[in-house]
Amino acid sequence: MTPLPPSFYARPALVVARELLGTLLVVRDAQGVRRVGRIVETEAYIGEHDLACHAAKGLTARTEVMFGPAGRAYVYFIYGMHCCFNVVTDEPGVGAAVLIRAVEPVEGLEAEVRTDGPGRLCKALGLTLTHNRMELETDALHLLPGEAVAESRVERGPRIGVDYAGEWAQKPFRLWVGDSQHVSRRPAPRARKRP
DNA sequence: ATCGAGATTACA
DNA sequence: GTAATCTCGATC
Repeated sequence: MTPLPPSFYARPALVVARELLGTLLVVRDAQGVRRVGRIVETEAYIGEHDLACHAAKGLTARTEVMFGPAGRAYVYFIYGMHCCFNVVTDEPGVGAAVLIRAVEPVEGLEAEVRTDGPGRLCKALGLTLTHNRMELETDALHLLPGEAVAESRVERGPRIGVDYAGEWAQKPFRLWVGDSQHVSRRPAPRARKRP
């Protein structure tokens, strides 16, 4: 199977976030153990003007990779204990990326480990800061095409944890597979009609 | 050199 | 509801 090429990632983050649903994230560790998850939840961070995007801080040591060529990993450490994994999108000069928020276990994962949530999936797959800036076409780290996810299964809503971003917090840039059991959060359930 | 905040998670 | 815990980036 051929890894997704740089041209796949060199499109607007919202497009990539949609197309990533259903694809396979493949990580091989130093011992040669392969771990694979199917992506079921993503969030698009579309550029410097997007106040929820780390690139809104401008070009810094941390955000530099987001402004570089598409098809590389952007991994950051947060809250003193978790890593979050993103893929860089768009043309060089555009600080955009897609956060992977949840995968379904496919290979190499113990039955009890959870892969829903950006921190949990990094822990489960062994993704760390050492993967930051890596190209996504290596044996150690790449994505593979999966079964296409029909539009009828795609749901959208506001991104998680970005309330500080004003109007940008409301935009429906979070995408997930509606019938997946491995999505990190669901919209507040609608109140049932009174019996 | 120091300080505040954070694209989260686990547990009371 | 809140503690845990480290990196980055801004400020002094």
